[in-house]
Amino acid sequence: MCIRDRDQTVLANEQVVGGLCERCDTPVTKKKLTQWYFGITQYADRLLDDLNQLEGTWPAKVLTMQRNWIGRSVGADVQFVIEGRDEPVSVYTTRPDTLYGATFMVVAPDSDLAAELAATAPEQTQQEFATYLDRVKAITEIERQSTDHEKTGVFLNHWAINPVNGERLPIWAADYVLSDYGHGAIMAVPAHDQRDLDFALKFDLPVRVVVETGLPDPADSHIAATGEGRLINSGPLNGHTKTEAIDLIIRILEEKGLGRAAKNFRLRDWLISRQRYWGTPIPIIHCPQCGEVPVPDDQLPVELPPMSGDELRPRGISPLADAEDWVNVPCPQCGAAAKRDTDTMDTFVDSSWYYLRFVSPHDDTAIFDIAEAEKWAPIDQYVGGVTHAILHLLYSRFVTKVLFDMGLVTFTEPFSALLNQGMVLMDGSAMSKSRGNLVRLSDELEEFGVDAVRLTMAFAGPPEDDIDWKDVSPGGSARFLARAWRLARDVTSAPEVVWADGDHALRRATHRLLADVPQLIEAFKFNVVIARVMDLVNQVRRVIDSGAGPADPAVREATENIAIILSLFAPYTAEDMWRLLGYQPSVARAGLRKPDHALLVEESVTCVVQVNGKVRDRLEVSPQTSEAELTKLALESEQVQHILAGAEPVKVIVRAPKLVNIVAR
RNA sequence: GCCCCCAUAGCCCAACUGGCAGAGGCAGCCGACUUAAAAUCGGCCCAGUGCGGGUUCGAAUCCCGCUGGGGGCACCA
Repeated sequence: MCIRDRDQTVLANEQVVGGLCERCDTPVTKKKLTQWYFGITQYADRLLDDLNQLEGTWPAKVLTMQRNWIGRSVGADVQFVIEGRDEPVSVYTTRPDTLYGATFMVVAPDSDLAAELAATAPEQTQQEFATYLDRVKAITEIERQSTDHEKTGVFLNHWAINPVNGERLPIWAADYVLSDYGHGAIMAVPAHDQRDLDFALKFDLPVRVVVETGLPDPADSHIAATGEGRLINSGPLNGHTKTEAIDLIIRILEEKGLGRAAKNFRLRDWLISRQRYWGTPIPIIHCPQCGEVPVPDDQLPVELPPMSGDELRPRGISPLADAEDWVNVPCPQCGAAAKRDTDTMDTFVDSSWYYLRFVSPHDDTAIFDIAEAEKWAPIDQYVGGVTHAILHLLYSRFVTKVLFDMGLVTFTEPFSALLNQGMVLMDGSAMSKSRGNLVRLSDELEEFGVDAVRLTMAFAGPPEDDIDWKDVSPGGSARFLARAWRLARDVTSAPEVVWADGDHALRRATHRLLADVPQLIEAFKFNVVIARVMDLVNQVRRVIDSGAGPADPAVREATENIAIILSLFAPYTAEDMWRLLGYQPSVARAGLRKPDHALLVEESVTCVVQVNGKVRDRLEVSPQTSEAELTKLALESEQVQHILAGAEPVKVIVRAPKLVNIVAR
């Protein structure tokens, strides 16, 4: 829970970053509350496995972050009998092979089991436990998670029985075991787990090696032996490798009904209740007779009651509780006086499916129009900040899978491709609303114009990279745009000219650009597109000033295409160029022209001649020159003869028509 | 502590499946135009691809090991 004035609400696991509230950086506190959750953990396997479908189209970084966050681990549940308790206790372990090395058990201090065991312990133990529990609750999440948090704990005066060898294991409560992961209880194998070893050393508990790893005894080295090895001191497991022993012990435990293979996830269920006004009311009515009753479909959606001003201020309880007319409703089942749930849903619930609502925003009969969704979704290309890597993007994937299971969509992943755009930095620091803008965008726009500022951002580098504003030059962009604009001003030919009469070299350059632009755009290489346009602008300038002159048709052709391509980045400049060239608005509607393939055929190419990988000569040849011909020409080269100095070529590698490599000696 | 990504000119960045290291820009220098300056135009300078090995006819590109930077996870049994 975030307690600061601004938020005062409970949060989901994903919204707690390093023990701090994701929105306002306030340390979070824990509180026992009854809240609504979405069962995202039931989709954990699919959320993890389906990431493979996104390989290559999503940034590898985001895939890794989601995999880490879901955190699947495989191992076994093992049942331990507790002396004096009827029900055995399950523990989860990824190393069931080390079961013979267990020397104690640890339970989470805030678990029901710990409370139960403490309650049946001697008076002094009860006191120690109560004190310890208070202490654990008092420390913040940050302190608890700090890297070298000293191990703490209390002995509960109870014993568990190791199911495979009947040994009595003392049961401790310690906060390095979490109540909400696995079963909130572990078997401790100090020889082969660093955390257990640290605890055992601190409280003088036995350390027993059961895997021969060739490493020094952990009891002496204080380093747990987590590597591979053969099992020892482990009855039927002796002599087996770690992997074999894991399979074997699981089989033995299953046969005896003492355990089974199991897996666990780091992912927790999604807590969606929020004590805020702005959000979607949770459509549940609490009836004293019927309990929690869903609002009937024909009364959905539940709309917020009108409230304003101070009524909306967060106070740790939902503002909606004050809207009495709204809260008090008859139970849909029995008609008795009942109350609406006064919490609203996490707004991430809404953003998880907005992309589907957007295809039919005016449909008031359904969540969205299934046919429209079928037509438009999933999203081909999604662009967003990496900040949503495990919030929005995980929730949205989850909701999409739920909608798929409900038969509302036919796909299981909402975003086929993802691009994480970079940020604009100043001297290495992010500019943001909270930190304040280190460069005033308004000043930059005032000085250089919006076209130049946008062009600067597109030209600075690949879109996924951060840009440091100190490295870029909006002034340079403005100069370039003026330079391009002057071409349009200088063109003297009419739109009706015959392009085929134009300067051949310039025409070829123009059509090469036209051929390359579509794929560059699709690959998001906007910086390269702009560089190529700059190159063409330079060439046109040269033709105007010292070549065929401003009346040449190729000059017009090149300039028109420059305007069309530039309209992607600098629409105002491009429109004005278009007008100067004698057209009506809008260049944006002109469409990218198709290259004339006849102009793309190379008339001659430079063939590089290497000797032992070093360039020694260049040949101007026709693109159709055969390998044999190239070999002959290369060997005849004076340069090559000189370098070879009579040595016999061992091998000639030809990549016609661009390269010949002669291997000598 | 574990995992991932990146490293090319003074700076930002290019280089298709290994095949001529430079497309473009910034900064700098020189020149033209100008009474002068700005703007403009032309030209020039600049790295052998972080370091060390390996594979290959050939490596910025592939492999291994380092260094530096960035990011993710971090008592999850």
